[in-house]
Amino acid sequence: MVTKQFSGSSEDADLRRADSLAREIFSDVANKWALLIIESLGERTLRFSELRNEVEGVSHKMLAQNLRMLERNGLVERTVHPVVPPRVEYTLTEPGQALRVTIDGLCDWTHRYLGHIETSRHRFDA
Amino acid sequence: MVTKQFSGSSEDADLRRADSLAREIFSDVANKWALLIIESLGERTLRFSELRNEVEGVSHKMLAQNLRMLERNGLVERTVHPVVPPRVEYTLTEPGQALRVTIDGLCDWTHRYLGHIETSRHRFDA
DNA sequence: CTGGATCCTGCCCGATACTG
DNA sequence: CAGTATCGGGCAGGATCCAG
Repeated sequence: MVTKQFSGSSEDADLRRADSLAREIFSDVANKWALLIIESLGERTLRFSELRNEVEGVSHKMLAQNLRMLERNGLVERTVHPVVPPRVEYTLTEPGQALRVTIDGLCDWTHRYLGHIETSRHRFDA
Repeated sequence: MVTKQFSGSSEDADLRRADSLAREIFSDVANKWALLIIESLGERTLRFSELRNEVEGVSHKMLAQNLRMLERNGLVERTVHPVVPPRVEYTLTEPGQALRVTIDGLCDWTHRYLGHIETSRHRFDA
C-alpha cells in the first residue's frame, strides 16, 4: 500500500468529492415532487396543508419526505409557531429562490414546446 | 348523466388536457438520466456506446429507455447508418437544445451553491 | 395540524440472454 | 454495435394508524 495518494495530491481527491456531491445534489433536485414543491412555494410562505393542496397529487408522505430533504439542503426554511394546533410554515431560502428561477425556465420551456412535443409523440406512436 | 359538459365549454377541456400533458412532459423530463443524457449530448453527435461511456453510471437498459423516450418527445434525433456493424447516432433537436440551456442553468446553480448546501447538510445532520 | 412509523404492493431497474 | 424481452430483488410510495 502507498502512503502517498495515487495520481497525486489532495486536490484530485477534493475534485472527486465535489463531483460526487454535485451528483448527489443533482439526484436530490432532479425529481418531480421537489421541483413542483419549489415551484409552488415561489415567493410565498405556505403551511404544510396548503402545500398539500397546491401541489396537485402529492401524498402526505412524499410531501413530508421532500420537505425534509429540501430543508436539509438549505433550500427551504421551516418555521414552527408554538401554538395549538401547531402551525408550520415553509419558505424558500435564497439558494432555493435561485433554483426556482431555473425551474421557471423549465416551465417556460415546457409550455413553449408543448405543441412540438405533442405532434412529435403522435408521429412516433405510428 | 349530462349531455352538456360540466363547468362549460370545450376551452376548459382543452386547458385541462394541456395541463395534464404539461405534467406528463414534466415527469418525463424531470428525471436524473434524461437530464444527464441531454447534458452529455450538448451540441455533439454521439453514438449509443459513446453515450454509455459519457453518462457515468447509466445502465444499458436505462440509456436505451430514456433515449427512446427523448426521441418520442422529439428532443433527440436518431439517425441509423446502414452499415455493419450498425452505427446509430444521437443528436439534440432544436427543442432539445433549448432544454439543454435550462439544464445548464441547473448545473451552474449546483456548483454555485455546493458550499452552502454542504454546510447546511452538516448543520442539519446534527 | 404536523409529521412521524409501519405495512404492503407495484414498479423500477440491473442482470442476463437473445435478435438483427 | 444497437436494441429488445424476460426475470427477480429491492425500493419507492400509498394507506393507515399513532403521537404531540
